[in-house]
Amino acid sequence: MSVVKKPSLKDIAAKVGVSTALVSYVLNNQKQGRIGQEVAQKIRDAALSLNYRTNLIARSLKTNSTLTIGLMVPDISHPFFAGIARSVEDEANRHGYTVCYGSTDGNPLRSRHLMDMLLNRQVDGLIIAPGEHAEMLIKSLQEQALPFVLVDRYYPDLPSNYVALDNYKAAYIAVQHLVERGYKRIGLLGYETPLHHLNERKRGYLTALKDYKIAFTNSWLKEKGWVKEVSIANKKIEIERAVDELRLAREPVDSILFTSNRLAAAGVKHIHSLRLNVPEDLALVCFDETESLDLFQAPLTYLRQPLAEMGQQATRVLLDSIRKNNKIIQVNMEPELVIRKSTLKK
Amino acid sequence: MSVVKKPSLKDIAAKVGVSTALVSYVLNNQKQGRIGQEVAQKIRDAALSLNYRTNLIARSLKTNSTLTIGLMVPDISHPFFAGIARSVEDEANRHGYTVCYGSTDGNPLRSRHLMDMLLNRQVDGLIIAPGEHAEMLIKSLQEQALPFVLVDRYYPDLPSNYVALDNYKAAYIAVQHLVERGYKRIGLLGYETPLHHLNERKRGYLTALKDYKIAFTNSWLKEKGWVKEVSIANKKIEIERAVDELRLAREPVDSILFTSNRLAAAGVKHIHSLRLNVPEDLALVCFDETESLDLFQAPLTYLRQPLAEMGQQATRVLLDSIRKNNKIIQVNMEPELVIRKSTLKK
DNA sequence: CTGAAAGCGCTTACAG
DNA sequence: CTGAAAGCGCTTACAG
Repeated sequence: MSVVKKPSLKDIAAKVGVSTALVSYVLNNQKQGRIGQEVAQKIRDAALSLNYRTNLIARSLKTNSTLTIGLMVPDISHPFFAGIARSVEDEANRHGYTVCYGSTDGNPLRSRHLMDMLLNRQVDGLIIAPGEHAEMLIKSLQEQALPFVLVDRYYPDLPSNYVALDNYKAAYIAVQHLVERGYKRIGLLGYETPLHHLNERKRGYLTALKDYKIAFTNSWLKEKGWVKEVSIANKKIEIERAVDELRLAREPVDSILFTSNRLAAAGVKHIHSLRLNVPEDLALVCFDETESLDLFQAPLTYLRQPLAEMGQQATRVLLDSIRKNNKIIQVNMEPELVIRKSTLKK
Repeated sequence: MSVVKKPSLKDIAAKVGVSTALVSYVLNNQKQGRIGQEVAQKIRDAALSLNYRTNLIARSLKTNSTLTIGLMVPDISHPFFAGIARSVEDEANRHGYTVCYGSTDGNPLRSRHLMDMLLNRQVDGLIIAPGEHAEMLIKSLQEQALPFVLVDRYYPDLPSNYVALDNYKAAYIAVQHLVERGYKRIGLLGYETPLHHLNERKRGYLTALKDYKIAFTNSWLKEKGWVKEVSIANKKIEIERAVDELRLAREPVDSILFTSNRLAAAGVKHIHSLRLNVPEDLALVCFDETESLDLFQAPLTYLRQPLAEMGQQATRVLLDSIRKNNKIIQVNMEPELVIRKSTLKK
């Protein structure tokens, strides 16, 4: 198979007998009307017959824009980020952009490498779901004045574009809902972490308890044993133990808010094996839909994150930013409480 | 914020007082030892202090290689393809490649657009999970001599690189396993489709039945009502009806092989609501792990597809092909039967 | 209406 | 050991 050189503007120009400039204008529909009909047609025909394909690399070098955006997530194979990836792709395509992705595992070194790679490739902007300790990376982006938007997570001390769930509100309305349904001893199973978006969930929980006159201080709760926090890299056994402790506290909880679906998945399986009745013995609410619990006797009430909208919004904010919209845009998405059997009225 | 022009080789050269050629050699570690130590160091220092970043777009234009590969899948948000995406990424990174993805929804037009985009961007190669009617696309790639590898699916009439599960074997060992466990009336719930990889599953099923002297012909099976096929874009109700028909056939089946986890998910939920006992009333096997069935009374025996290995292999085959390894490589992955409660001995 | 020419930021054969 | 120069394939101000 002889590999023929790819046809270029020059080849078309030669074939038709015009300059490459003219070919470029015609193929890009520029200077419409100011170019002879016949030549234009000839050029188009030649392009077609040569099977011409614009070399976007060459164009990028000249125009200083690649129409490419980079997507950095902890793990593209995680359903949450895979969902984001899809909606980012769709919105990007709609505007002629392509997206390159990379997974960081929340690891600062991997993140740095990935970002370097993407910037060397001259992406026009970045959509990032940052892990812990990514502040330095974000700062360096700001110094380079490279357009970017954070998604799902952000750093409150680093003003930047972001699109994230209003996690505070989400947890707040979850507690509110439990209270309205008659639950009074509401436990929290969450993470011990510096990640702001997760701590917002705790803050929402605490504030709601306070507003509803259930509890007033963190330490008061600790004493009661209603707040359990495991490490992000937890083992299943830790979660099970936490559930047990919530149940066996001085004043046992009558309901639990899980701050992630991973926690809920492990927790519910444990509750299932203990043959507890949900919601009679224990009401449950969690963040995100949890497919693995589809067949649980009492489908879980959960806080839905509008994945598709988040990806779309993030992409729009980024494209705006690329087009030199200099204001910082911060979008706090509304959570939606999907009420199911696990929080039936007491 | 004044946007400063990005530093180029020229800027470094000017600062140090040498030619851009020399800067290029030093930064790329070429001509090692033939370059003065002091100049080399000066150049590196200058690059650092200017915060230099190689413009890969310019390099690509010159070297005619972008170190980028394109990944085309039906839907990046589907767990199967998200998993592939992750392992492709990891293997690609290991070799200095970046990956751009796109979802086709199995739609020929979208596929064509996506491929055009990726080729215009001069990707060095393509990893494709093709949908129905993608033969034309594949052919055009071959004509252009663009390196590519199919993953998960392939066209038997179009010899090309591919990495896929040995679907024939997978279905075969599933039936074998059921027979060994004492099941004799084995039903199939599959798809009505031209997709070769899905039909291979049916072929494996049929051949196994024949080898084990259970059935000899397709029409014989049809008569018995042991083979049910629904359309790919099926409704839940179709699947439920198919399950009912298998159960109420002239000779009711004592076991079912689902050829996908989507079918299994809907089927099992139906079986669950019918309060049938698994495996006593009905043994079940399906393709792929099905998270949503985690809490089902009898966890399903399933055929595991080695996702990570498939993505990795596909990437290796592609990189080989990019490096002008001209032979066609076809990898048929071994399925693994994960035995769980749903096929306990009769 | 059309063309000659510069230039984007690199790499690399060639010359010295 | 180092540099001058061509060229990758485009776009686009400028001139006519």
